[in-house]
Amino acid sequence: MNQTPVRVRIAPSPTGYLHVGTARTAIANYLFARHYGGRFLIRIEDTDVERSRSELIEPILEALKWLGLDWDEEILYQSQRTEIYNKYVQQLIDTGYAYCSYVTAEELEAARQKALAEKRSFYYRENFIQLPPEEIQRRIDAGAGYAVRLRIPEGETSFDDLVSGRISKKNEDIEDLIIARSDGTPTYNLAVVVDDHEMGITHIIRGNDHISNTFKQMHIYRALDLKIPEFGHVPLILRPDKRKVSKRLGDKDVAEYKKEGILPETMFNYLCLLGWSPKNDREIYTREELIELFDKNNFNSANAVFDEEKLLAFNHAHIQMKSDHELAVMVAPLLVDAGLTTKYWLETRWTYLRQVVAVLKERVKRLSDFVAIGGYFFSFDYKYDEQAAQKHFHPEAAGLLSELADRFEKLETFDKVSIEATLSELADEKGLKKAMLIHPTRLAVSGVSAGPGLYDLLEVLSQPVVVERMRKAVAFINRPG
RNA sequence: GACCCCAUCGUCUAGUGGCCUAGGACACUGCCCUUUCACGGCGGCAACACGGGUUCAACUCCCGUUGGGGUCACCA
Repeated sequence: MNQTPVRVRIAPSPTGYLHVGTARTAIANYLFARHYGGRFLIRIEDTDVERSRSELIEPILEALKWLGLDWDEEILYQSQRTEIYNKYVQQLIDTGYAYCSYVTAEELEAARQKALAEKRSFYYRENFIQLPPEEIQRRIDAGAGYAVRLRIPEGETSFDDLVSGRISKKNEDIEDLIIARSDGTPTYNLAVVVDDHEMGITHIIRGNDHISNTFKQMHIYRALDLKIPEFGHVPLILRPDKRKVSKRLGDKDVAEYKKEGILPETMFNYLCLLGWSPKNDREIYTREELIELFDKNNFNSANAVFDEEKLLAFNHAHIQMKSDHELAVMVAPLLVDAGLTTKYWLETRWTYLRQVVAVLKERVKRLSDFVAIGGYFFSFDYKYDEQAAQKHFHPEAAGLLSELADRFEKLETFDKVSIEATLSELADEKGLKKAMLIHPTRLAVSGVSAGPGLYDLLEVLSQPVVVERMRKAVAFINRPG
């Protein structure tokens, strides 16, 4: 069997943030490495001086860390390896697999346009554009550089893809690709092959938008006489409009999901199940379970649409799996950021926060929902929901609230049992349904008509707060005008 | 347009020739639970793109059509 230890990598280019497409590829590689006891590496593809921005590297790494994708060895930066690439390029020229071309980018573009207009395909071949010897000399004298192209032989190229099986292409449909630009810098395809070889990569797991690159890269491997790794082209993640996710189309930064209150476990779980399946009916898994379950043969071949609605459902499930304490740790800074409380205040009321989280968690889809629906646990400064107030804050309600507040105030122990007993007693005395007391009370203490069970809600809020808020509501109902 | 990949409910998927009257999840929806909102439970709606083969038997295999996606840079 295969004795070589697995080595895989994710190779982001710092031309933007980390979007879900790259994140999914990263997860696939990570799972591959962790399941098969291999190594997961990172390489930064910053050979494009024009578009690469070093300040974008850190956010990308941060996003990977957030997802829990810890890497194993030092990160490789392509921008620091130009000399190495040049050595390989020179080797290809020396061995006759590559040739130099003085044709300019403009001339190529013109030829390409012409071919397009005439509805011909355009695959560049040596001497496709003939330059007279004296013109070449003139360009050399003028100090022009040359681009280096790989000569594609006749025949057919094919490989066995981990996902799609055997994929083939006629060599006449592969052009003599440029491996070094006229300014001497290497291009993507050359650098990738060289690095994957030098890093000892055994399996290249990437999006299926790279299939056409794979054919080109195979020719570089062969010309360099290097061992060709295994390829797995995983399905792409599509937007709801079926286009592939991309930064240019404004697709979200993974960090944005973090801001919106998505747990990293959720993102990891959801992204993993997009284009890959454990082949059963279960969907919610922890990271560890997915590592255990991972199977390189279970990739799907069809592209998958990213559904935020379902992501939210996954997030709800993962939030339920967290302990109240864990959730409290995550929610605390959000409350502070929202200006609902202070770090200091929370420090002395950790139990309270935990109780709040406990009664709220099952109705929360995002971490940020704790803030959105539970503000009243931390601030008296809320308005009564207008519709609910019209319905429940009628004149009789004022009397009932006042009476109930008085009785609450006299309770020696204020817990859900005594609260319910007190409320039921009053309802019985007045010959009213409990709902007649419950709704106004809920509105009085929270400002809204939806939330945790009333008895839990009141117990968590505590006796003095409840009484004060109820009396405030009475004053509100009886306000003049 | 050329080349490559792909094709089961709206979406994510299970299904590897008979277990399929096609299963699960999200969304939508009915009922139950219930003080509200959720949660939960029980139901419902909803798919094998089409046409040819192969076979006793095709969602499953082959071919074609159609459709979708991707790639066609001195970007990565």
